[in-house]
Amino acid sequence: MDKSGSASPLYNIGVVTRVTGVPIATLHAWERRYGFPDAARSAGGHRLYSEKDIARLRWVKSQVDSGLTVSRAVIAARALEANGRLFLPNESEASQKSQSSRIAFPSLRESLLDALFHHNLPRADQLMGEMLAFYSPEDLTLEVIGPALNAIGEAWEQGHITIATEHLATNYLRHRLLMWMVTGLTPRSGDSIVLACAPGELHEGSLLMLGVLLRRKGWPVAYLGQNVPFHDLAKFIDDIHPSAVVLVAICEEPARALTDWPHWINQVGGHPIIGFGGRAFIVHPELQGMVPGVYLGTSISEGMTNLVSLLQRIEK
Amino acid sequence: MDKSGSASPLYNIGVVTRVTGVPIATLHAWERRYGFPDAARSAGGHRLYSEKDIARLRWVKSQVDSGLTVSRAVIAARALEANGRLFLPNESEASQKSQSSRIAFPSLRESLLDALFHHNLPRADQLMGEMLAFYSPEDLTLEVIGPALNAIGEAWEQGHITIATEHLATNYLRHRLLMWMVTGLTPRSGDSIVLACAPGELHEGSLLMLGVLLRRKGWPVAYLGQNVPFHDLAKFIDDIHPSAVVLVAICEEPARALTDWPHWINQVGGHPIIGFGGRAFIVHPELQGMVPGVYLGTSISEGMTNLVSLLQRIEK
DNA sequence: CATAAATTGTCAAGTTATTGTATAGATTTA
DNA sequence: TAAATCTATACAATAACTTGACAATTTATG
Repeated sequence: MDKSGSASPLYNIGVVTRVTGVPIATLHAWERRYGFPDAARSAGGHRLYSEKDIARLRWVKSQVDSGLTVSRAVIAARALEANGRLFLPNESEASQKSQSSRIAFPSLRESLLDALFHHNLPRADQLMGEMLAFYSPEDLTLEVIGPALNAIGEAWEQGHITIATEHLATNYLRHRLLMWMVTGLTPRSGDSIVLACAPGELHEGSLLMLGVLLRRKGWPVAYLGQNVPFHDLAKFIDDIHPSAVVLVAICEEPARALTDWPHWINQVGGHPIIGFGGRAFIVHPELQGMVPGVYLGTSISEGMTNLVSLLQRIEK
Repeated sequence: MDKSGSASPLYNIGVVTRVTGVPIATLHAWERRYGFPDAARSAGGHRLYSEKDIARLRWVKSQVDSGLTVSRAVIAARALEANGRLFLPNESEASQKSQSSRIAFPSLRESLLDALFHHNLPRADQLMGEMLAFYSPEDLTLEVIGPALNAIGEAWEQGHITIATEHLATNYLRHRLLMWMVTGLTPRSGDSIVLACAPGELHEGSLLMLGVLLRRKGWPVAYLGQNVPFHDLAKFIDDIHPSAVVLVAICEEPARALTDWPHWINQVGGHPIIGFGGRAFIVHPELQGMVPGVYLGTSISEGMTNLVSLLQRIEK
């Protein structure tokens, strides 16, 4: 595979247009006008982009798509980078095979899990870098991190890994998710969406993923995390008047506890949308009918679209 | 200094209309008539608004929407600002003063806590952005986030805030910490440092801060988080051969459990440094002598320097 | 109460800034 | 050799700027 031994990860401009959606002529112009992303050159003068360059481009393009000027987006990217506040993949040794085709999600997921289960964090970093060069955080959240978190849980339940390994892997993935949740400014002002686990529920992985997706779409999110008692939740809702509240239960007990929410929350002002979901309602579908409010569906992306369409209907 | 904070003029007028809902012509008129918000200009004369300008605009617009005239709202904003009651001074104003007149840590901490306790996340974001413009993540971790996490815990114990508010604030700060742990430079290669809470210990705040500090100094960290049983920890250590293991206990029970670690870990290979610390050993100093291994001290920065000097002695 | 004055949002015209894209001919890569 | 990429220049399409005007509304005044 690796013919010359010194394979630094460099992609030609054709790959980069396909992957980022930025036309070749525009890439030329950006480099001419802003010196961005200042790709390396081959012996014959052709541009060679690294994964870091691709990640930079993705970030700048996302800013431009949301209205920023190219020149300012480039300046912002440089400032954030100098500050260490913009996540960029490390330079890694990608083989030239990636030039022709994107790597498929399932194989990426497998490689990542393999690295984490063998406690090989540098390898995991490298894989994350490669993935970020080709896919958006949204895609990675849904297609790689979500399934990987599930697989980790299963591997532990079946005794394939110890709890220490489970902790390491779960924390690793959670850290990446959180990073994506925190970056960027909230473009929308207005009431937030409250995200909380059911009382007694300690699994917050899927709630976190929903948080990432909502944040990235520009919704203001108030993230409460695991095990939120109704009494306090009610007070909180009364305080900040959210547009929606999402309650998640993975285990059966917390899901049953959810049936009781109107007793606490119904009388608060503002009357937000109350939605719920989580694995408990897939394993025990009869619970769906027992909990008042809107059932958000069986997957995170489904929940996301349902929630967003409800919110948009209200806005009008 | 660094221009990436909220004071850096970054946003073109198109973004600002979309985000604030104030039409372009109105923005022009406000600047012409009231000199507000006096945005910076690009080389070509286009207006460039900072995040603070956007915040100013949002505030004024909210006042106008609730009946005030524009001119009065602008005057009010300026008055509040001069009092330091609405916005912090922006970078250009601040840098005109001497370096010594940076905003003091305690006041920043108070403002941040105030914003979080009032569920004002945009305000918290703004504060964090401004702090990052002046201080490094290391300083903020030790001087702002650490004390803030303690204060949050205390406020809850004394019934000043509900558990929902505690969750919101804790998660908010944890997310920032986690972000800093992931970003930044590549860790140097070599054996990692394992960070774990004692068995049964659920408070991971201080462990996380230690992780941030180590990681940002370039040490490779394997973060295991809360409640790690010795049995699994031993297997894990045997697997990855860390250079050091740090065990943290906040509560008394987990701290007592720590006395037992040699029974599990002594026979594993590599013989890493085993260090321990946490609030339990400050409240009950007699426990320090009962736990084998190196006591890392009474503060996070102390623990950090102790650990690093131990590791550097070994490296030679 | 009626009228004058001030305040405020919006529009139009003409100009400039910023950015995307097309073309042409030379060179590199596979 | 054919396809891909390079540089350089030109041009078109938005986006934004300034200035001046004007109508709707609010506020002050006789």
